[in-house]
Amino acid sequence: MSDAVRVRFAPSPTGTLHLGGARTAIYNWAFARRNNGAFILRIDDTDRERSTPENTAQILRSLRWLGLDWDEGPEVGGEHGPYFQTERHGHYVRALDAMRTSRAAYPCFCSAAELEAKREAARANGVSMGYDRTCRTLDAAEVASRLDAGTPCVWRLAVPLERGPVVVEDEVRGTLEFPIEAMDDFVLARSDGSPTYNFASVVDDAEMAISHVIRGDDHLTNTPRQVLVFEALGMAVPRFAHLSMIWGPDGKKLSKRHGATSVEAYQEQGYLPEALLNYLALLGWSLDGETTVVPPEVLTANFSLERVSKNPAIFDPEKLSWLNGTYLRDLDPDEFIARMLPWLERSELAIAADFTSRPDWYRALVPLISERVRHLDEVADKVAFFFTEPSIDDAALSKVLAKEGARAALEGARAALDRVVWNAAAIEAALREVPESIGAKPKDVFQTIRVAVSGSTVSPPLFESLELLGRDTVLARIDGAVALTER
RNA sequence: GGCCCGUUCGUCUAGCGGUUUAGGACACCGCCCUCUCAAGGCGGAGAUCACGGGUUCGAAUCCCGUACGGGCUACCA
Repeated sequence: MSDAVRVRFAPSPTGTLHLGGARTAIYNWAFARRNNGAFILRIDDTDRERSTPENTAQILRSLRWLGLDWDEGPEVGGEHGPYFQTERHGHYVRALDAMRTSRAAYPCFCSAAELEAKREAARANGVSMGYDRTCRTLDAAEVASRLDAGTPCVWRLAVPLERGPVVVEDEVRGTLEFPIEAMDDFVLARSDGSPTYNFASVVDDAEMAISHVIRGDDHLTNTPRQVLVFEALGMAVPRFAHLSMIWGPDGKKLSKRHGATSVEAYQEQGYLPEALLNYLALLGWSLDGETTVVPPEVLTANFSLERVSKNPAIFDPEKLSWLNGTYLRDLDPDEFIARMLPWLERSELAIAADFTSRPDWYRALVPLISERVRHLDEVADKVAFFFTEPSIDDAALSKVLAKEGARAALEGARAALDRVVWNAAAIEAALREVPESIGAKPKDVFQTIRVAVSGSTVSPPLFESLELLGRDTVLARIDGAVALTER
């Protein structure tokens, strides 16, 4: 089937997976799933200096964490491997040979210094800065002798000047037209024989039968160059779709200054993968303009390049947080617990989570906490007082416990709670009678109890919290707080 | 410099020539709910659709120009 959809995500392991790359991966993946196609992962590690196995491993981890799966690539194999460019050298050599014999590629003996000088001169004269094609017109004998002598050279594409403009029907930008005169005889293979990005990428996309190249906007002007290589190789030209960039909140390139840029960092801050996936998917694509919560399965069922936006988007951490909160709230209790427990154990408080010994207690805790957090890393702090004796913060002390009726409120509460049936409803009923008996406002009484028990003026709902804490703990904490009140 | 791309509320976007007094979401403000904080409900403010010309009975939507922003112009990807 030549019309089978085959797309690829081809990161360079020169760094971690960042937000922009993740979105590109997500779009490719969603497009493949939507069209019953194949999603291929290829590691473009031709830059040996900056590529590392650690980065590769981290990229794979982040992709998996996001919930993406690939049909071909590292860890899963496939018919078109290998999927690391550094392992595909032979393919590039053969492709270059073919282009040498067809004279689509020619050797260039200009030194780096010479090229730099030419660029300088061009810049100074205000002329186009592309390579001046000196070596393209060397006579055959000259070329042969230099090659035989082993003179270092790179191989350049002989741009077919007579071809006419390169027209690309981009799936998101529409018709793009590039004048052939503006096209440079760019380098295909370096003097050490290694392929450049624009060459390796084309050879691989061709051999891996990629049907749609969906990638970042920064590659837009590489497209006509690559089209020329596909044609020189006699291979079918894939469809292209270029995604606009993601910018930081200040409208500048997304960088560390704007906070986390790597997917891993969001994982560490307690974001849910489905929320990040959802947010990123909506940064440049929309289901209908109305829907903001788009779970993975809805994405893969509906994604289309037609609805991808042409303009760059600014990353908004606020909206991501909000979305994360909605996903957190939608989790069913057991799922919430599963995601929450690691965060309790690894928190500063090193809370000893004992889920297996009291699962129902945890299930009751979930609703108290899930609608009050936006990230999992906030959970430990919020639930700490259920697990350890809280220290009462200064503000709560002065604003609540030091107040006049505090002692009476606590003593009233203690008496009311002493013999009540221990469930939230009964606790509430009992405590609601305290204010009147001591001539205080309900709010003040409840707030005093809250501080005594949780150590803070802000906590999950009081009566439910008391129930979960247990009578002994609650009474002990109230007694402890009484000692702190003014006599 | 050359080539290419983009421009709708602060932000993400809907809109694909008339149904638009430009819709939704985040953020913001107010009210309700309420034991705090949230969550939720209701309401509000917020966009002369970058600007200027056309085309058309009619333009955010089509065309041209300008401005601003961005990308590429490497033996990086």
